[in-house]
Amino acid sequence: MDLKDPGQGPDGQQPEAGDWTGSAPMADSSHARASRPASMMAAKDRLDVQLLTEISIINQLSVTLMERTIPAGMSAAQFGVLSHFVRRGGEESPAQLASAFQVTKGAMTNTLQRLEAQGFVRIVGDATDGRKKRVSLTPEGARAFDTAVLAMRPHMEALRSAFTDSEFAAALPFLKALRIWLDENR
Amino acid sequence: MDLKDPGQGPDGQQPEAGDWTGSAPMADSSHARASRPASMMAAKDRLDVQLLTEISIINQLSVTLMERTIPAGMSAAQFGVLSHFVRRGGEESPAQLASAFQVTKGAMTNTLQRLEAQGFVRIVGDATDGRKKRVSLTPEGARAFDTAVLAMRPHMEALRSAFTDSEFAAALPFLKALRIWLDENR
DNA sequence: GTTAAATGGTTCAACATTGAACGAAAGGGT
DNA sequence: ACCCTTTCGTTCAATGTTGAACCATTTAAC
Repeated sequence: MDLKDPGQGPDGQQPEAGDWTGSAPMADSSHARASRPASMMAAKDRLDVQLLTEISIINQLSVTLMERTIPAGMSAAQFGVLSHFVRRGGEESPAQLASAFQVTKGAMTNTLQRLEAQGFVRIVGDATDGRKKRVSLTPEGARAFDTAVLAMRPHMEALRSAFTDSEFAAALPFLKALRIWLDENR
Repeated sequence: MDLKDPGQGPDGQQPEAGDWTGSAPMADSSHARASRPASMMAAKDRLDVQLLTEISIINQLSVTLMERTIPAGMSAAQFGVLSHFVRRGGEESPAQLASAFQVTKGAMTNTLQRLEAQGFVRIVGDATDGRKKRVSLTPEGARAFDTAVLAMRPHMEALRSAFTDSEFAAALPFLKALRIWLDENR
């Protein structure tokens, strides 16, 4: 079932995960090698690229794990919106939500329509601004969220006990800064 | 063309990113239709959740940025495979590639078929094992990769100059450990 | 006021990904 | 030889996302 390159040990040489960008140091090899293109500068495995690679894989793994655990019919995107409302309560417009989750308006429209179809959110027009809509959580939505959380609990607990709080805390500031930079420079 | 709603500072407050999981520290067992669902108290500082949220958004931003920059016709997934080969050279089976990038075999089949259609990889059956195939980079693929890298260079340089190498280096070990954990506990 | 630009939301085609089922080919007992 | 299991790659429906076009409404400019 494991699909990873063998590797082992969070420490030693690992999987090396598939990578993305980056220039090539110079993979010899018989095949395909065009001239030495301008692109291959920094040989040192570009850290930025490795980082984005890890992030891509972590995201894939966590979303997959999540959708396999969550009760049927709820996607990670839907769960995210419910969670958002459980935390902050109140009402928010679709555009605000799209911005918070960094997805397009179209994607958020889709997610909200599915949530509404299940009765998990209420969507009404904004009286003072004809363009806007106001989305809010329903009691059913809150209940669905609780059920989902319950189902995911074992996994989340395992995750939390695999690392320390301070490890999470230490990693966060940089990731936030990175997210903000990417957001501002797109 | 902006696709996401451009910034629009939502009433001050930094993005704060939408969040996902909420997870409960300890839920009740009954179905308590309750007013105070277990989920609410968790709201505190779920660091693990915040982290996964940041990672999700960073991934979305970086993939989007990448696909907007890369020459037409090449997806981030395709670029990733080309990069993998430019770096390591040689041949690899579809299953190996799927494992390296943590996608399903079906997804990799799709990516490889598109790459082959463009002439960027060569796919041949394995003589010694009838089930396998062997994928390798073509000169055209290497050239396409260089073109893509060139196009992305400004962005990548901006990213690297926005942070220090040691920042990337400091963040990596934890992310790798997290990836490995998720991989092993799925 | 009228007109132009910006904003909010929807819709649509194209694409990528998952999960499942499938068939082909090895490999391992017995 | 014969099953039984595993591995490899493909196909398919369902879903989610992007990017673009579109309309309605609001805001700004003049």
